[in-house]
Amino acid sequence: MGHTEPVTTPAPKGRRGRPPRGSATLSRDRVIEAALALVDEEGLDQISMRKIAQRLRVDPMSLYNHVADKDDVLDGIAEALLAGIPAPPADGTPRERMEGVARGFRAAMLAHPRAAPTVLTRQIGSSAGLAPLAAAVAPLLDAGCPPEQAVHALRAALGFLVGTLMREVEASPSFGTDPAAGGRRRRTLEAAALPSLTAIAPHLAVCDHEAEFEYGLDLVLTAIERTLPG
Amino acid sequence: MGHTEPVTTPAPKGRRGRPPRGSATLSRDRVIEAALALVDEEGLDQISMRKIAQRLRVDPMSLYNHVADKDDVLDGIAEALLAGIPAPPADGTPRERMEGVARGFRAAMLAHPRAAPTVLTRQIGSSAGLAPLAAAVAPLLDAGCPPEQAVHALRAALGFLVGTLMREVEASPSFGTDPAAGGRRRRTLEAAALPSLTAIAPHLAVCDHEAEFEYGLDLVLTAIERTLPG
DNA sequence: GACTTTATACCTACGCTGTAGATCTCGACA
DNA sequence: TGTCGAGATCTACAGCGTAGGTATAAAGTC
Repeated sequence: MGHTEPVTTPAPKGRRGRPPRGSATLSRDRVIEAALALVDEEGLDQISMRKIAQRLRVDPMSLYNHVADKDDVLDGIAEALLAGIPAPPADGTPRERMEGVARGFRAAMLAHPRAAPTVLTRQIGSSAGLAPLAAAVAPLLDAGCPPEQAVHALRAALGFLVGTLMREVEASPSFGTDPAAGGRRRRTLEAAALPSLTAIAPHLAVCDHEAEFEYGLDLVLTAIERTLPG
Repeated sequence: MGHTEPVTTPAPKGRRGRPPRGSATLSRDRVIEAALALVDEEGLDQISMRKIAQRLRVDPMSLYNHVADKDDVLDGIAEALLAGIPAPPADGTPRERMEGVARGFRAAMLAHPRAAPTVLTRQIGSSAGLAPLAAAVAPLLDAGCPPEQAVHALRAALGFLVGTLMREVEASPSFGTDPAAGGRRRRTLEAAALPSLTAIAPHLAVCDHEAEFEYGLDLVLTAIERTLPG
C-alpha cells in the first residue's frame, strides 16, 4: 500500500525536464513497442496516445518528442510487423522460393493478428517491405520472366495475399466463418431463396484458414508458373 | 442576408418535439444516404455523427432514433454499396458469368472509392452480399463442381478481389503506384542494394488498375476453370 | 568553472468526438 | 377530450489528438 498516487499521475510524480542520466529514457522504438503490445492486448481501435503514454508511465505529450503523430505510430507498428518476415531461402525451385515468401509474410501477420491491418490497410511509406518484395520477384526474374510480366504476377499475388490475410484476421468480409466469433449480429445465413447458396451453406460454415490459404496459394502460384517461359 | 444563425444551430431554430405533418421526416435511409455523400466528398475518416446531422439540418442526437450508433451507419453504407452490384446475366459460359460478377463487384466499389473500405474491411452482418455470392457460385455448381471445392475457389477469388480492390482505392500497400498521390512521405524507392528491385522499378512506377485487374482475374479464373471436371 | 544551447520531459488547454439521459411537442388512438 | 408514444431537441460527460508553453538537466563552448 506504500505511496498512493492519484492514479492518473504518470509516474515520476511530476518531475519535469530532461531526465537524469541513469534513468530509462524514451525512444521511438520504446513508444512503438508499447503501442504494439497495447494493440495485441486491446485491439487497434482501442489504442490512444494517452494509453500508450500511461503504459510507459510517461506524460502523453512526451511521446511527441519521438513520434510525429498517431499516424506515425501506426506506421511504426507496420514497419515492426514487416521486419518480422524471415529472410526466405535463396535456393530451391522458383515455386518453393515464392511459397517461402508468402508463408513468411503470412506468419508475420498472424504473429500479431490485431495489428496486421496496419500493414494490410495502409499505404506503407517505409522501405521495410522492400526486402520481401525483392525476395518475391527474384525467382521470377531468375526464371527468365520479363520484368513487366513479373510485376503483373506480383500484383496479382499480393492482392490474393492481402485479401486472404484480411479475412484471416477478421478484418474483412468472410461470409459465415466461425459463427458467434464475428462482431454483433452474425446472422445464420438464412439464405433461403437462393438455391446455390443452400447447396454450399454447410461448407461455408467451416473454414480452416491454413488449408484455405494453401489452396489459394497453390492456385495462384500454379497460374503464375504457367506463364513462365520454358 | 436575411436571417442570421449562430452557424452551429442545426436548422429549424430549435423547434423541439415530433415534427409537424408536412415536414420531411428523418429515416434510416436518409441518414445513410447523407453519410455516404459525406464520405464521397470528404473521406471515411472525416465523417462524424455531427457532420451527418448538420448536412441533414438536424440535431446530432436525432440520428439515434434511426440508427443504433456510428458503426451501424458504416454497416448501412456497406449495404448500400453492395446493393449497387448489378444482377449478373444468367447465361453465358461459366467463365463469363464469373467475370460478370467480379466486374460488377469492382464497378460497385469504384463507384464510391472512398466508401469501399466499409465493404472491404469489415465483417458484414447484412444479407446484402448474399445475392452476388450466389451468383458467383452458381456457375461453378452448374459446371459440376463439388460444393466443397466451389467454396475453396470462391474464397480464393474473393481474396484476390478484396486485396486488389483495396489497392485500387488506395487503402492498401501498393509499392510505388502513382507517386505523389499517396499520403505523406512517399519515398522514391531508393531500393539500391536490391538488384531484383532495380530491375523492375520502372514497371512498378506505372499501374493501370483496369489492366492489372483483368490480368489477375484472368489468372485466377483460369486456374479455377482448370479444376472443373471435364 | 561559468555560460549557453539543446534535448527532453511535463502541464495546460482547445476543439473535436460518440453518445447517455432528460425534456419537449405533436399526431394518433381512446 | 385525454392520454400515450414516437420523434425531435438540449445538456452534459468522458475521452480523444495535439498546439503551445515551461522547466530541467545534459552537452557544448570558452
